[in-house]
Amino acid sequence: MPISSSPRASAPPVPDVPSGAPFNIPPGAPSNTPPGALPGAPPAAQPEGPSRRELNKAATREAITDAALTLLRSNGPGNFTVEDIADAAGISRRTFFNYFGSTEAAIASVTHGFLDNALQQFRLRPAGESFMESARAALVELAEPMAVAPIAELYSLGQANPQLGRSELEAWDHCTEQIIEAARERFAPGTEIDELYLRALAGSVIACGRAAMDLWLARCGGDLTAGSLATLRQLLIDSMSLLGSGFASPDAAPAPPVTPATTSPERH
Amino acid sequence: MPISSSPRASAPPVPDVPSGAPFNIPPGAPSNTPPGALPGAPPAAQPEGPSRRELNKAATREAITDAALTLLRSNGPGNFTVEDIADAAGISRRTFFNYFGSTEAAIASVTHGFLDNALQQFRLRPAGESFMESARAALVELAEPMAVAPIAELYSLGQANPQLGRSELEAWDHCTEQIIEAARERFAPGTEIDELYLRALAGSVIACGRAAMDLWLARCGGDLTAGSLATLRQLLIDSMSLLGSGFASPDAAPAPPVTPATTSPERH
DNA sequence: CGAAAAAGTTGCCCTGTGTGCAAAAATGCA
DNA sequence: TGCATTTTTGCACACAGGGCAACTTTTTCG
Repeated sequence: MPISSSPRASAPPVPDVPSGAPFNIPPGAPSNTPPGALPGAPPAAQPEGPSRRELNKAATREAITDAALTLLRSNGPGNFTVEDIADAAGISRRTFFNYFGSTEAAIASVTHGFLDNALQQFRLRPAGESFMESARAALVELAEPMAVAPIAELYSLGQANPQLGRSELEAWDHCTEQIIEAARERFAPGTEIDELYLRALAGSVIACGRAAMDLWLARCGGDLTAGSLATLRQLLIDSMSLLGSGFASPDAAPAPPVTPATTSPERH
Repeated sequence: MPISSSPRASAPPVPDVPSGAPFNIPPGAPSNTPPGALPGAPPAAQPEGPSRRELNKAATREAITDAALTLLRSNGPGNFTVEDIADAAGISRRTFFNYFGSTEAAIASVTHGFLDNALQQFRLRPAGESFMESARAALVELAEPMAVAPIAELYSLGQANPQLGRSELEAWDHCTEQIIEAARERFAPGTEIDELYLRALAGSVIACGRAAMDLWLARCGGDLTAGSLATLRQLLIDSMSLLGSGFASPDAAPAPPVTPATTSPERH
């Protein structure tokens, strides 16, 4: 029950908003008057933002993910039910399933948002840039506090919980598919590009990104201080360097402290 | 109810073996006499193979996976229940869950077996060989008819079924972890190896293997003729070449028809 | 404005999953 | 052969997920 312009018959006068209920639009506005327009006057039709329906859906969706995340933090993975989430979000259990097919799906939507953001960074890179450089830049963009914070948390939780871990694997895989799509559009607007090259490279880039995040979490445990994030950024850069150089040296050479050349010295 | 040396009280004299029931050990042998020993004589204790318990468990396990695979083929993914599998395997629903946590887990055990086999190939490579070459050899080993047959089928089914696809993602990820472990033992018996190098490379190798299989299935649709398998083998080799050369050329250069040099010409 | 239509929510009910528990059966061992 | 150990099984229970119809909210249209 996200937002009612006229309160539900059975609803108490003061609704008992449990925690993250989607009351981000102030109630009390008359029926179908868009916010900001005067009652009685014809709709201004200028601030044609998203409709009330869309706002409600977005708010409910967010209330669900917020509630799920809160419960995940407080109870730990696997120790709460869909009904708990629905109660905390102020909706019915049935409505939850109208939005997400499972608890994991609700939580994974956060990860999806994160990775979609990375993808957006990739798409925004200049057209002439090489795939590797674009990918590197997009990945480094992720090492920003507000972007990486929820992911670091989910990622470490996913290590412990199989269900959650599966959802995250799926999210990474989905991201790989998206990158393949983006790269296809970028580099071969009309021509036929080598599919193997595309898929192998995209998969490897994601694998390197995962490796960097794995290592970062193992070392810094999801710490979000500036130093820790610098480490993550460096790990991402280093892993891309390794990939770009064909994993040249199997020796245990520690990465140089400064950004190494992104193209291998003896080629290109 | 895998094997009864003395038939169950309620069991009919001629058991109604549904389909894949684990009657691979002939019944009728007296209680605890190992197969081959004469009744009444003390156990020979020479052919101390796996005990009856272990044989039964293995047989039941196989009966379950066989039944699950059969149902998967006949009904399609998601169109049968755990109870169906249990009935077909001749066990109770509850016993199924003693072996596998879900339908997908039962089916994924096949994929796990396949990937574990690949891993075994990797471990058996000579110690001096480079990671990349060992991985290439191990992957190519997979392009054998009897090895790849069940996987090709599951892989294409996994494309259509989300549940199944997730399980397979998990299997590949598990394989990645195993490769990391194997490589750590191989290349750094005592020393400290660069974790990033290890994880990024292992992940990339698996990603390239997946890319090759994706492409093969898209092109050949799981065809298992010699020509099709040669294509798969070539794709695996090519993807490893791309990885080994740092994905040097973004051009859509079709792979040469003959096996290219597995190490890039200007290095090593 | 007000009624009809469209979209969204909810309760009810049903099938199926996954697990704890204790009895019963199978197996191992002396 | 009798007892200890392991495995199977039935039963019960909590939860997942989804179809369906009634109901509420939002939009559309006369």
